[in-house]
Amino acid sequence: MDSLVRTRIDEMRNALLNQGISITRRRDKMLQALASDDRHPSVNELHAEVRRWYPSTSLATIYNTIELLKDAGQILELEFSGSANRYDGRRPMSHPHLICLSCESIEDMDVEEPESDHLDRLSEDTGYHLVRQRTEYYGICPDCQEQTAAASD
Amino acid sequence: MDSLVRTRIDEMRNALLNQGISITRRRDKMLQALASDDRHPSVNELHAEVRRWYPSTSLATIYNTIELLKDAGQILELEFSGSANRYDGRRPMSHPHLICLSCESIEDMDVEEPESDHLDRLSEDTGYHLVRQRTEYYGICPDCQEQTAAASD
DNA sequence: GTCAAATCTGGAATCATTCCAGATGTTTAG
DNA sequence: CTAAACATCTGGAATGATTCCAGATTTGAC
Repeated sequence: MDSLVRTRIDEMRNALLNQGISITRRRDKMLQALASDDRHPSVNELHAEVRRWYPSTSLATIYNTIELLKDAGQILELEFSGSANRYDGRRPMSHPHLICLSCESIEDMDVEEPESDHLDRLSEDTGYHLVRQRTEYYGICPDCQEQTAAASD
Repeated sequence: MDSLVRTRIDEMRNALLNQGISITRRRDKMLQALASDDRHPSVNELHAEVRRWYPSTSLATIYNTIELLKDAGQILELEFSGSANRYDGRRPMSHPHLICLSCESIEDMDVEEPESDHLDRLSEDTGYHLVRQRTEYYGICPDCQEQTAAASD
């Protein structure tokens, strides 16, 4: 297993432990799934993954663990009204995403880290006490563009 | 009525007419509500407003009209999974918003217009064919900060 | 006025998420 | 080891926004 993944799992484990939350087997599997899957899985996908190991796992447990991770600041939730939320457990700090309107894939966007005081400066400017941001770009991903091109041959 | 509001209503009307969609009385009220309300109303709020004039209006009509406006590129939809979507009919092009986590108010953020080729350049960089973006900042608005301060006196 | 097309209504269906009561599993104190 | 106390988990019901649909109403062309 990728050592970055391992490091990330440890971060999540420790963050939960620090809040007095124990790492059960299901929770552990879920952390593994979140740390290793960069496709920004939905609750259903996480459920399916954890079920491979513990088939009796209920959906409620997945929602539950998501809640714990959110409280611990260890997961980024991408909300959508029409379809299920998607989760980023690999990089829990706000960062921009590329979202394909056709296949609904979500990719992290590589950008230089924002200055760490970015939100602080904006808070000054706006009078808000800002705590996080959300930036997403919507379009058609390269794969889907190819498929469209191929289909029209 | 503010002349900017009037102009905006005309823009929306014309955009719909250009698509062969007629402006019924309910639709017209809804355009007025969208153009004059800068609080980013939800479907329920729009419904309530239109009902003041046409009490028999059903929710489905509001959803319907939203769909027409989206297709015509005349409304910005801000999606949330936990609560109802919110709409910006005053500035239909992507622009950043300030969202209060406490009172759920949404404000337009004043920023210099992005260069018009911003999405084009990002499309080049990423290989996506990008069509829109979403930028939101979450925090506590000045009003809610005051209330918290007052409550703790 | 008549007819055809567009619009609208009200209620049912869908689906993600939340809630809850009871069952199961884990830990602690003795 | 055992029992009580507590945390976790399950399965199903409740919720709420949105979509769907069939039938009723309205509109526009003639």
